[in-house]
Amino acid sequence: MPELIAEDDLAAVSTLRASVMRLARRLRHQQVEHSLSSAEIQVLGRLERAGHATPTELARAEDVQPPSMTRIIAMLEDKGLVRREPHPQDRRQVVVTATEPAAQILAESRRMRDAWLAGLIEEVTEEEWAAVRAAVPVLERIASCAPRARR
Amino acid sequence: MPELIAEDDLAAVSTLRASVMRLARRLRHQQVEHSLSSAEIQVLGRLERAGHATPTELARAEDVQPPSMTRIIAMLEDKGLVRREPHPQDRRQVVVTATEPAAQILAESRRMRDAWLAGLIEEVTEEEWAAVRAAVPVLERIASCAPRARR
DNA sequence: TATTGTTATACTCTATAACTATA
DNA sequence: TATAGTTATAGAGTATAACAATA
Repeated sequence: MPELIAEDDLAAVSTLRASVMRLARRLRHQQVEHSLSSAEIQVLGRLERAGHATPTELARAEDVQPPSMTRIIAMLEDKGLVRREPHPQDRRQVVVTATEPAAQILAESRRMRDAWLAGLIEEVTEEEWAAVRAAVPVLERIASCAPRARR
Repeated sequence: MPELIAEDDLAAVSTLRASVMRLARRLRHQQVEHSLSSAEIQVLGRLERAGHATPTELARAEDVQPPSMTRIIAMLEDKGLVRREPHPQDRRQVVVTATEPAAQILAESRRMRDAWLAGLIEEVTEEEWAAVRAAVPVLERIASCAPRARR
């Protein structure tokens, strides 16, 4: 990106922000998986990808405060979806791991929300969908990159 | 979009969903400034575009229940950002209008979150940004289109 | 003394149910 | 009888502050 952002780049950023906010709100509503909150599913997904993590790592990764993560983990543990184990070296820390039922629930939850989003996407043309597809990997990078990182 | 969705279309949908959710969460955090909630800013923005609207119209447009919209409007009225006036024909209805200070606050709020998002986007290449730009109008349509509408 | 995690507490946002007033 | 809006109340989710255990 250029250092100086053009006028209609700004407009695109603004529209992107508004659309992302709105889509996310509707996706959150779509999460008919009654027993699991959005944050719980995010954490479960992260644990599935990473294998295991400590509460502090999870809190940083999910942009929530440690006490909030404690609560999320407690909920997941109550539902039998994660295990909390002592860290082998550092006894202050806790290692959180997803259990096998978690994988099934995660897959089902993703399937439902993907289906909802796919339903929306059916309304666009082939070319429009091609444009979105091309942008998806970039959006993924933007969504997961650190905001403080300056060149 | 084709009726039958291919395997990697599904993967793209899934990644899109996850990225949108994550970006939105981080954008929400970015808006700590004005003591205006995400929903309040959304409503204000909609009023600015539409000129005026009734609480029920706003509730439907923002996917919240009427009592929630009552509260959002009350907050905005307390802050002097909207006016509530009786509907000229139907005395059951209320017409909500944004005041002049709202425009300034709205512009400032957008500027801050746009700047944050633009900061993230500075990290991508020209080609990547071009891909996102091409997708923005489509995402906007997807975000605002009715999910029930079947062809 | 710093760090990891937790508990206690309060706040924000939203929803459901019940009510008022118009139509 | 139906609709627009509100009030009352409850629930989910998160944050800050204070604390315990360990490094």
